[in-house]
Amino acid sequence: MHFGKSALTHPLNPTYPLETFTIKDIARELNISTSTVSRALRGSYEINPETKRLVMECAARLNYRPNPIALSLKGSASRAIGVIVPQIANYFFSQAINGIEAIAYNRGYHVIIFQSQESYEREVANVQQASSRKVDGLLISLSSETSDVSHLKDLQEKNVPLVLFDRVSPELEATQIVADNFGGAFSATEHLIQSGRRRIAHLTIQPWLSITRERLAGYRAALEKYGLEFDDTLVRYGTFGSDEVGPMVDELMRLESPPDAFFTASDRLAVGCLQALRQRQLQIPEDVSLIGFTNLNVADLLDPSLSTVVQPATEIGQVAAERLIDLIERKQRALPIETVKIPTELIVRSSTRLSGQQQPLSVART
Amino acid sequence: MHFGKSALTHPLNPTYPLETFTIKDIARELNISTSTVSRALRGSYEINPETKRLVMECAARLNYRPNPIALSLKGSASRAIGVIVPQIANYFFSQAINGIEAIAYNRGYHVIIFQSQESYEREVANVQQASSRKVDGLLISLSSETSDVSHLKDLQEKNVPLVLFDRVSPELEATQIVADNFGGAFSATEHLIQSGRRRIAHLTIQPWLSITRERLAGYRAALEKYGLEFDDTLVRYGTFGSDEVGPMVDELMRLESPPDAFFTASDRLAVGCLQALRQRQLQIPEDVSLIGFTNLNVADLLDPSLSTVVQPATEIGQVAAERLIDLIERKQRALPIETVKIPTELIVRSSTRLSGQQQPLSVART
DNA sequence: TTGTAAGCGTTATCAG
DNA sequence: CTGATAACGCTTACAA
Repeated sequence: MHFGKSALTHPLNPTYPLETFTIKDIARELNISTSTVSRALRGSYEINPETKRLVMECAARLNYRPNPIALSLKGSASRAIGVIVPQIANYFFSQAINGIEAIAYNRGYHVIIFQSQESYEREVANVQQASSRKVDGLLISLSSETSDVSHLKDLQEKNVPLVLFDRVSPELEATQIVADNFGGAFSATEHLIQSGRRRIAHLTIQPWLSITRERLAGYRAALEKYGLEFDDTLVRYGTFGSDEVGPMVDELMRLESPPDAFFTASDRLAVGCLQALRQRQLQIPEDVSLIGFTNLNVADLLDPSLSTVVQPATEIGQVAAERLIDLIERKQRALPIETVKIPTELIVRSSTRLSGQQQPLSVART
Repeated sequence: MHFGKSALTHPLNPTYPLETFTIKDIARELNISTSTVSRALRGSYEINPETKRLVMECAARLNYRPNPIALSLKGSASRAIGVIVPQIANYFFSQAINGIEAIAYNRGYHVIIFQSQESYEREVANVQQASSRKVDGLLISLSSETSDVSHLKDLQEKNVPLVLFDRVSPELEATQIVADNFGGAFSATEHLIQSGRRRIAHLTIQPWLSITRERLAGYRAALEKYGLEFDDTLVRYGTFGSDEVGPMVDELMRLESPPDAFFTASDRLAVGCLQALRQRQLQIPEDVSLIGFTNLNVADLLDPSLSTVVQPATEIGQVAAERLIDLIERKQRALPIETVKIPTELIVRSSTRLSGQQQPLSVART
């Protein structure tokens, strides 16, 4: 005689809520076939209401949970989305993931997270792994090393829905969600100019990133609007470690015609810059103005003399996740492929005006 | 006649690196059985070296990747570990995850991340989901609502290796990795006392969390060592929003005998406290001293007048992941169940001494 | 040394 | 309306 698992171990024992029951257990319990159970469970098709009731009742009693692994193997939805980011321990990305997870949870999806660690090679591996884990869709922010995006094109050929966010690529025909980097950089630069600054340095990250190009474009557009000449000695690119920002700022300040303002592309650059300027005994914003791109919650922690352009990290994650799940859930209809720009906010926390007159905290949304 | 997938689509076409080949494809290609391929691939068993070579070569050529879903279904290792944290968008946890992911990647594991959002209910759901996704092991930091840990005990009964970190529970017989919260709080408090402070307020989080209790104990131990009376009106618990810290500080400062120093349990509390004190026109550290528990990279961003006890977030994640994977990989041997304390660092960034004499930056490891 | 077949949990197809 | 059966990709007795 053969005993089923539940008979041998703990039949319906409520103290074992994590005991894994399968569709088979329900079938055996009710003396019906697994296919009937399956049909009853997914409410589909022609099924005797009474049978269905029995199955549902039994499933509830056993605390039955469909095995997502088996579902994925079967080829149907895994209800998991993959997220690939360069670094989790970067406030922008962790906030974005927070937004993604919130939306995913509400809509019944899991989030599997991968870090590319800014490595192209790891990113390719991540895409493969996500693919082989049968994610229903993928959200990605490109590593700084990535220029070739064929791994993502391949994914699209396999009909895996794809949405890019923040670090995007014009080479992909995919929905892309970004902050309004151009607008943010434009208003920051414009604000500095309107405060009387004329030599505005721009410290930024790797030049080939989409976000870098957009911010640079916004910076240039503002200069142009006010008839200021673009001087490329004032623009510095790089992956600055915390030790490298100081020397860079020093070098700029030793120029024949040194900057009277700094616009930086990250909170880390802003803080490095701030410290370097303070070491030179310069007052901010009296002697030199400073505005940095930052992430929402980090902005709270920063020095009150620092004005910032705040990136809507959580919102970018939310919008990206929403778009992705929309794509997943109605694959049939062609959804528009578009680049969505989420507005940034310029927060002026203390006067950056030369006049010296104290200005109240002001907020401008691009 | 039947054409295999690769024959129909793109036979060995190198422009399709994400084409999914299976063990069957290799078998068909080589006219051998799938079991032979399987054996060759996992190097096991008695197998003709030549066959093995052929299989390996073919697998490499097709860029074969075993389907992890099928592997998990089979019941063998999924090479994925689950991580449950209260909030990803919290610098401590995102750094810890960073450490976890680094170790996991090196040892060939994936990381599936869940957020409990500080909700007990969600935490229970997360554990179930992780379990049904067949993670090989689970890392968890408890939600602030969690007091009952039977969901984790259930998991242990299913022989899923479990390691807790940061927010742990004495009720579980499991490896637990924590910062040396007692030691950190002790040195911070001791430093304040040695600087001449006598009325040290302690702003902290929910009283039932392990980390809260340990820090409070360290605080009390330091008071006791120096013969100072413990005054519970100086200790405030809560989940302070950014608007609530100010009033709390104000309330304390209106006491008949107000505090002359603050020791806070988070960077957010520290910043809130700092701002509230400044609004009262108090100089730090001259009028009131302030030390906060912070996370490593956040510490860089903070105001230079703020001394901090730095939590080794990344290291906690790394150690936790290492322990978990050790547990997973040698299930047979009983590994010691222990609580590992990772040292914290007290960083004094500007003098907190009453003497007013400037003191160089100093670092003490607990 | 290799092949055959069963099975992991589920669903889809096809017969009753 | 319900029950067999095959299939998803892989491993593993067991048989040859």
